[in-house]
Amino acid sequence: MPEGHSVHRLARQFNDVFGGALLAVSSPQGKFTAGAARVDGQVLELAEAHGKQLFMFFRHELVMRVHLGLYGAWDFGGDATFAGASSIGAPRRIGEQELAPDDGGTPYSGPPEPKGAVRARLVSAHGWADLRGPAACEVLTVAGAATVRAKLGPDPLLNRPGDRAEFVRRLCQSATPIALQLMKQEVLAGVGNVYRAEVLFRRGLDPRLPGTSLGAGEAGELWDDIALVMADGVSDGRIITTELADRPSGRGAGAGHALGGGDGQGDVPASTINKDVPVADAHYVYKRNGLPCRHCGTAVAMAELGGRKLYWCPGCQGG
DNA sequence: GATTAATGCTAAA
DNA sequence: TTAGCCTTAATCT
Repeated sequence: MPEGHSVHRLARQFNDVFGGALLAVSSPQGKFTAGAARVDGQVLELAEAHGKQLFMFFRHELVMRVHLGLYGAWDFGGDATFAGASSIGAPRRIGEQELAPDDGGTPYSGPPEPKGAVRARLVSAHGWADLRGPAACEVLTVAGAATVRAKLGPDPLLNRPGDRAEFVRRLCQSATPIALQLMKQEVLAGVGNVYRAEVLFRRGLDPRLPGTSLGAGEAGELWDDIALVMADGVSDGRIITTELADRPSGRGAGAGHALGGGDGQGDVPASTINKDVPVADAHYVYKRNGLPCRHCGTAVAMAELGGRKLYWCPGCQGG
């Protein structure tokens, strides 16, 4: 159950290990056989994330689009060029720890027998990637991929000019509660249930506030904070939203100063995972219902909204 | 050993 | 609005 930061890491990983490589594509499970045939034997030019969707552009102008959904996952394996390639997707652990690479020291000798329902398998000369349980996996034309992306809202990890203003415009335009809007991928692409809850807490915003009640300044600062914690998520490989001062353990760097002090796009290897911050210290409200708020001590509340669980502090975020 | 919930969306009804 | 995806970890009997 990745949020946008995981998919951006995935894109980096695909570029690292498969960029420019000729891929054999198949569907051991059989549900993607026709699509696999359209990209089989072609060269992967570029992998790019937009929100929670992954687009793989092949040299012959076809695009493989994957959405992991609730429990989709990719597994990787291969030779030394795959060292550090890990598993990204469905929860291996609370707190979205990605599975550490299991470099058992055995030399690479081709992909293993597919285990379970492998929807798609990509194989290069140096390694392989298996996809299971995706909500979406299809092959599109470049124009078709553009159509899909046009329906997505701005992604704070893409650093595109004008996106901040566009988010503010879309959020403030609707009277729908901001907690619901942050989950709408046409308003904001990449945020899921964890970032939604955490970011509303960090900004001290009542989840039930209608978008129309937010000032442009407030909405813009909300965007900035989302961009900050998600960039941290890219470099950390997990969602850590607490400030150093709010962690009982006192461990780890402060938010905004993630591993390597980078911007989440740079020199940190795609597979690096921040293990400094204990799971129990990583969030303010997500799955902390009944526990005391780290700021005011009020019991964190939980309620179902739009079919998903919402967590917030009634003390810090209003009623 | 069985059941449930999970960072989410798609497609059918 | 509901089923489905089809996995994993945590929580039950």
